[in-house]
Amino acid sequence: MFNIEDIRAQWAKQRPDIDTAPMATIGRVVRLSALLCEQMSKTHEKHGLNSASFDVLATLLRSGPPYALSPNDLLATMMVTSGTMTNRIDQLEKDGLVERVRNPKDRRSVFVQLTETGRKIIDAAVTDHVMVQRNLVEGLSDEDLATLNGILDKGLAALSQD
Amino acid sequence: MFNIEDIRAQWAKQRPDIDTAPMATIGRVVRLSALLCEQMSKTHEKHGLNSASFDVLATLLRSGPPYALSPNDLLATMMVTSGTMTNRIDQLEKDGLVERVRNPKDRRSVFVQLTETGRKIIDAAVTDHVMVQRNLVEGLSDEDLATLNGILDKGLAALSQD
DNA sequence: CCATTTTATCTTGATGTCAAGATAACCGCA
DNA sequence: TGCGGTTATCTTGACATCAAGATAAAATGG
Repeated sequence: MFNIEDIRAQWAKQRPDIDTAPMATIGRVVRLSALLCEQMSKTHEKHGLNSASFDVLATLLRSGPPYALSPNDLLATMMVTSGTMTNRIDQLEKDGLVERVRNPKDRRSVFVQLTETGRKIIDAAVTDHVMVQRNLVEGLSDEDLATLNGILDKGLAALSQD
Repeated sequence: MFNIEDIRAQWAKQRPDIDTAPMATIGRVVRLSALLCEQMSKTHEKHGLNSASFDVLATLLRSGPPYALSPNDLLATMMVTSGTMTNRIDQLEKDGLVERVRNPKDRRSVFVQLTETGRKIIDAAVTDHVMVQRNLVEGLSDEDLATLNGILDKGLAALSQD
């Protein structure tokens, strides 16, 4: 519908002083990310999940048996606030996909554990999800992917320091 | 804190059947996008804006004099719903940065036009914004940026068809 | 010229998120 | 033992967004 080079052309006309080369690349990264998320989200919804709940369940699954992590562990890997995590867990618990299990060693904390239903659902959803991801990058060769990983890592390195 | 290769290693252990190569690249794109947006957002806030209002004002600015577009034009370029756009314009109007001007040719529609205050603010914010963008990509060479643009365009082409 | 369809914008109610703060339990050290 | 600081989780209120539908004006086409 509208592309980034058109936007650069507009800026060149209205604000010829500015350097739009960084914008050209950043714009592509942000746009591509949004489109990828939109597509992946459709898959999650097919399994009765949204992206947020998929993320929580997938994190539990890949942690391996007994599929239990604390809310604190979960929010640290997901870069969301504690209030957001409480809400996500509440929803998943209401749907019977996880349960809160008390931690006998520390009564402040709980474990969020996949139920059997939750494990089955996320197992299937992940299988579907990775197939969709394969399709989403099918326009790119293995070499493209490797090149992309390398350059993106350079960009990530500059931003992830802390 | 945690990186994408660690996540792949977890999956390799728990679900050795799945192909995580696409995930490795998609994960990097999405993560980098989030970090870039976070940084850019800080700049917007310095000018009393959020990312949403910056987007609207910048779109008006780059459209050139008379800095006026319809809500419909704006929401089309921004991929948000009409309700969201109504809300964004309401906020900006309340802050005196834009005003709604009736379209004499079509009484269903209005123009959203930058006020003089709004024009000054977005002009300064854009100047700042592009400098920040330059800093955000400073870890990448011009060649990296060009390579990245090329590969991202391939990915975008596959997803933007409609 | 009227009825129907389309277009442009706004309204409403639900949801997911955050920031800030509340609550409760744990820890270290006197 | 007990007190101050820290940690883990939850609560609250505000906000941006969306989907669905309401409203009003314009375009279409018999």
